[in-house]
Amino acid sequence: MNNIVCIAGPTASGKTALAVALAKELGGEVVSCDSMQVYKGMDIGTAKPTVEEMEGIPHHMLSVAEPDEDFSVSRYCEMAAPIVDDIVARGKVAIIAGGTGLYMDSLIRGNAFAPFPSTGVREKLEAQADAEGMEAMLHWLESIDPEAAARLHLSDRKRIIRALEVFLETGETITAHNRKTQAIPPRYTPLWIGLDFAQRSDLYRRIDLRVGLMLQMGLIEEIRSLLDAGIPEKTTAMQAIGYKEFIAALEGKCTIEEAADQVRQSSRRYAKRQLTWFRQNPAIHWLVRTPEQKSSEILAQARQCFREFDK
RNA sequence: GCCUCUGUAGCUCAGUCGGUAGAGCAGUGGACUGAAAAUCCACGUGUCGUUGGUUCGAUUCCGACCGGAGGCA
Repeated sequence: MNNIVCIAGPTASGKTALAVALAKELGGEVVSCDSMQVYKGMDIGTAKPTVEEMEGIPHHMLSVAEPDEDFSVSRYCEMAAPIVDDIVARGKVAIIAGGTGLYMDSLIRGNAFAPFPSTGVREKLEAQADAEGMEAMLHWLESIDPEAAARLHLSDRKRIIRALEVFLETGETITAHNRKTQAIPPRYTPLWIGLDFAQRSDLYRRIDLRVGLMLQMGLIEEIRSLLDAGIPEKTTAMQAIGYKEFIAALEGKCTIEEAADQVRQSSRRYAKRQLTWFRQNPAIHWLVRTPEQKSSEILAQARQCFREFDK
C-alpha cells in the first residue's frame, strides 16, 4: 500500500483542486509544498486554498510562519516531515502538493542541510564581496572548492557566497556536502504526478485570469494590511510575485494596471522555471491538460496512476 | 483633394554614404541542495509594405500604388 502522493506543476495548473479531489477519494490529507503559502496573512496573492476549496480535507503547512521571519527549505522539511509521517501512521494518504520544487525534492529525499551560520559569516562575506568584487570571491572559492567554482557563474553571487559560507562554517566544501546527501537513500518513495497544459498559451491564459481574480478578491487590501501591520517590504515574503509589484503601485511608482501586467509577466516566467525544475524528475507521471478537459477527467487519470503505482 | 512624415523580428525601434540587417522588450531552453514566487546562464532569418525603374547588384536611390499618423483646405 502506497501512501504518499506528490502533485507537482506550475502555478495555475490545477494542483490545489486535484489534491483535494484525490484526498477525498483516497482518504488523504494535503500537505502544501509552497514557499510562500507558509506565511500568515498572505492568502489571496499566494492562491492559498480557501476553506470552501478545502472541502473539509485537512491541509498542512499553510500559514505556519510570520511574514517577517526567515523561512527556508530546511525549516520546511523539519516541519513537514513529521506531519507526513503522522498522516501515514494514521493510515491515511499524504498528498504533498505544491510548486516549490526545491522544497518538494528535499522533503522526499530527506536532505540534510549544512548548518546555518549564526556568527554573521554571511554578512562578512557580503561585505567582502562588495569591497573586493565577485571575481576575487570566485578565485577564493576556486582555491578551496574548484568543482563548485567551475560550476558557478561569476554573476551568481548568491551561490558563490553560500559555497564559501558552508566551507567556513563546517570545514567541508559544498561539493562534498552535496555528494554526501545525494548518497543517502530517499526518505520516501511517493507516486509523482505532474500537471501541465499541452499548450503553454493555455497555461498563460489561466495565469492572466488568476491575477484579475486576485485583484477582485481584494489583494490590494491584503497587501495594505500587511504593510499596516508593519511588515517590512524587503522581507522575502513581501518580495513574492503579486506583492512586490503592487507595493510599488501603492507607492505611486506605477499604476495598478501596470503592476498587474508586471505580475502576469513574472508569473509566466515563474511557471516556466517551475516546469524546468520538474521536467528533470523522471519519476513524474505527467497529466497533460487541455482547457476543455473537466476536472473529473483529470481526477480519473490521477486515479489510474495511483492504481498502477499501488500494485 | 493637396502637403509632410511613416511602413524593417510577436512589440518598440536602429541601420545599411547601394553588396539581402541588429538592439531592447516579449518568447524559448537550461541550471539550481538552509533566500527558491529567489538567484543565475544560453538562444535573434525576417517576402526590410507592394510593384515598376536605375544599377553588375536595391531593404537602401527614383516613381507609382496600398496601409498608418499629422497638417492645410
